Amino acid sequence: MEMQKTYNPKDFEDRLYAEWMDKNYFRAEVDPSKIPFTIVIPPPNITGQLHLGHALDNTIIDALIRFKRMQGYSALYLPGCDHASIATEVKIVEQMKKEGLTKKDVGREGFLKRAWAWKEKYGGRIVEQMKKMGVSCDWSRLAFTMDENCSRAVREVFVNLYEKGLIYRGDRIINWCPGCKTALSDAEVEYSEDASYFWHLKYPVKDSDESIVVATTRPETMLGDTAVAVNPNDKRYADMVGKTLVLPLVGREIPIIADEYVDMEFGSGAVKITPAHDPNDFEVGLRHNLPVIRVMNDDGTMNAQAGKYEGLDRFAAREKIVEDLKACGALVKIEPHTHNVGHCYRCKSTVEPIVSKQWFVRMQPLAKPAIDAVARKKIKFTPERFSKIYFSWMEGIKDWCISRQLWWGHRIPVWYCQDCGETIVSKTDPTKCPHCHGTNLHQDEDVLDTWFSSALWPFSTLGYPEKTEDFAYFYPTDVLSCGYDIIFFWVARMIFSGIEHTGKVPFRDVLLHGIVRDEQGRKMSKSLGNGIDPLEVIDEYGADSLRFSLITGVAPGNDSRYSKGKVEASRNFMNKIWNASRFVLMNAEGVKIPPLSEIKLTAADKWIISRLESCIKEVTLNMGKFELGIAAGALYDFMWSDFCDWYIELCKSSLYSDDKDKKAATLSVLCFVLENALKLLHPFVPFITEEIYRNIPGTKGSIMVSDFPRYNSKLAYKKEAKAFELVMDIIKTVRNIKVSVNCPPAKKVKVFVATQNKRMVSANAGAIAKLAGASEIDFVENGTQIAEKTISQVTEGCTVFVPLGELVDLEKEKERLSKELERVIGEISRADGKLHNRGFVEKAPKNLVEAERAKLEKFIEMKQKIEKQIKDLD
RNA sequence: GGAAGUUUAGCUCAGUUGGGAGAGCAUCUGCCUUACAAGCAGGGGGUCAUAGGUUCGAGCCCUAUAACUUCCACCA
Repeated sequence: MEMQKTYNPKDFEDRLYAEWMDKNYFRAEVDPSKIPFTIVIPPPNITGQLHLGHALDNTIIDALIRFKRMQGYSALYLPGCDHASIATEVKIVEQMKKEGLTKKDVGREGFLKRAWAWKEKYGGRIVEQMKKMGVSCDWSRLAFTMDENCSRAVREVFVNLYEKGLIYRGDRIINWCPGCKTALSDAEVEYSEDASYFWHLKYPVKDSDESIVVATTRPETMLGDTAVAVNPNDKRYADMVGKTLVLPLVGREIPIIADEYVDMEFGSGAVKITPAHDPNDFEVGLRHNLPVIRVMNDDGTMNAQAGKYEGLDRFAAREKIVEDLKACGALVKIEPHTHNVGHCYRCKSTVEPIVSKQWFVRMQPLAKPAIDAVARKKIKFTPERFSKIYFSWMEGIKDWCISRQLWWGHRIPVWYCQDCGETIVSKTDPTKCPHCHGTNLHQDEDVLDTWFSSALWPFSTLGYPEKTEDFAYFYPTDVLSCGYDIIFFWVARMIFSGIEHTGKVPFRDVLLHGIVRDEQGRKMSKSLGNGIDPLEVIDEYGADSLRFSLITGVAPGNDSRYSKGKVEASRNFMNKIWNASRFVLMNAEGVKIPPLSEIKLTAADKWIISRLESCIKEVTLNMGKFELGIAAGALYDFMWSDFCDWYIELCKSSLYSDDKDKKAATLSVLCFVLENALKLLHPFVPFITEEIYRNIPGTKGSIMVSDFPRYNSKLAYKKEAKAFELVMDIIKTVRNIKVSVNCPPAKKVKVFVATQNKRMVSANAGAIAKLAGASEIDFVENGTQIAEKTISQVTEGCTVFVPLGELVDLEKEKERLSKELERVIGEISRADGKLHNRGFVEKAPKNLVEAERAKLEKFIEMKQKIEKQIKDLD
């Protein structure tokens, strides 16, 4: 085949992906003769397009899947999208706003129609983007959190939890987002420090001159105060407890109560209690049977209970109320104060704690087994440290508010009988009330938290609650890989859901990666405009370059920075692979290549095969440990340094010789190593490896369904590889000598070698001549005088002499030698010191002590030789 | 308030049970050597944040400290 001179991924990436699809290679079969290996995708939201975080998800998962598939597993990468209830709804509301429409205008049905259209458009776009990345997803199992299967699972789970008493409905303080006009779970609130004020207010005691001072950060809530609380042990207020206060502006009478919740040290020691607008106050209210007065509407404006402030936005009301309090003398002072304010994770509005009737999941009974599963290592976190974060969240977990006042999502499967008031919770839509048999039923208006369905993802996508073949075979899944930022939202909830509903942990390993930041280390965000579109990167550099750059040099759980430079480095590596392959294939053209088993291996052959085997070992080991960065790094080094810089160069003398058998034998090794290296690389860079693999003589079919290389100890050739390093040392030494005297590398020089292993050197004389630029190679005995003046350099196994005649700068050479002597003397004293250290000799492993002795001997020998060289120069 | 992470070459980062400090980029020198200038060969550059400790031996383990980052909780 004709290969282009440079790597051009556009020539083949799309074509190969289409072929893989065509041949159905991504399809994972239920095959009892194979072991299943399953990863479900962290489903991207259908709100928009993929970003680099998704690209990282996909690269990691696809690498693991391709690796396991090649190892013979029935590997399933299950793709899908999340309906992203709140996020999508926000987008659609925005979209409608541009048309001058509101949700009310289009109605629930019309709204959902738009939402589904949105889903078709963006869901499809996401699939196309993933295909561009080269991911080997089983598209025949493409899932969506609102498809039939997943929806059935949601109802099944909801009803089961309800029947077990683990789902309840009640009036509780929840986080209310006035922007999205819905309740949020605790996890959906983001806190940030905002500069604000402390307003100290004076509440007068009824029919008295006395008063009590309270401090608040939200003065507008005072309209809903139903008590003032003090600590029961607080002597200052002991005689005040039980008295009645008159709420300024409102005139309502409220009691002074005593409750342990109040901190005597903080503020004035007296707290205004607003049960409808503060979680702690709500608890206090329950204990003291206080009325709950809500003063705010769902959109953040004040309601009728706020009297003359009705209709004002909460922040405008705040200003007005402060003004009025000041006017009536109730405002004692204003203090600057920074405190944590909750914001909606979607629209960033300030979250308002509000009492509201919502559906909740009782968490305590679910959390316990979920904690045990991780504690007992049924689920392992990588990196391990994240299990601590998981534990602390799970242990302190509160009930989960799951109802959302939205339209896009799974509608809560609860109906209320309009005739008798019966609540019907059902997996299927009921037609009549089981209690009064009335048919006037009304379904709960709310939908479920998006994460309620995401929590079921590992089994809902496999058919649950039906006992499908897929579920039986692929569940539990094996690895769950996602960013550490969704441990609470997603990972934790999948764990307790999986255990509760399937009786099994949903996965055995949790592999967490960090966030991909921009070049300056900032988080990528829309507002900063520093986001990177993976498609643009792919368009410029190819999917393989992007994939390789995302995992190379990255450790699990650590954040990484994206930079063009990194992608370029990866692209250069692709180009290197491309050209090395091109070189091998060009030379192989028309040559009948014998199998490796039929040829006699040279020392260089054994060396590269040995290097390959240790690379196989390292890659396999590190893939198993999810250390993809290390595996990729090992491959980079092997491919570039060992294979390209050394072995291919070493082969040239044989490839360009007239000896056809020799050439064929060399090509056999080149093809063998290349083929295996490509297989090792394939999980990371699927396209380029596939494109080249097909052109290697002797390969059949696709690399993605070939066998992953297995370490073969018979091919390890440890001793032989070590022996061959003599040749490499000589080459490096000659190059060094040349550089040290400013001799152009191209200039051929005569080389003398003093060594024990003449056979090795003679056998590789051609290679040495080519790589070191030697005109001829002769042997000398150690200690014999060479007629010409020479520059010499001592290495571990030999001494190399190069006569350079008048080119030599004697003074410079002496300088170099004395520097070298200094280094060797340093090494001697280091080794000597170690060996004279009784502790080391007695306690260190024997092989290390032995190695140290051998080194010492070697260095002493080198020292003598260098001293002689210096003498010889005079 | 609690917890976690980071601190290694000019920059970005690896460093896998403790056993002679690494890569890429950048920089310097010399090379268009019939796969590759997206390249080849060679070089310079690091008190591994600081201070102690454990050990024969510490970038790695322990204890403090500092700076930066993140998560959780939250007293109005």
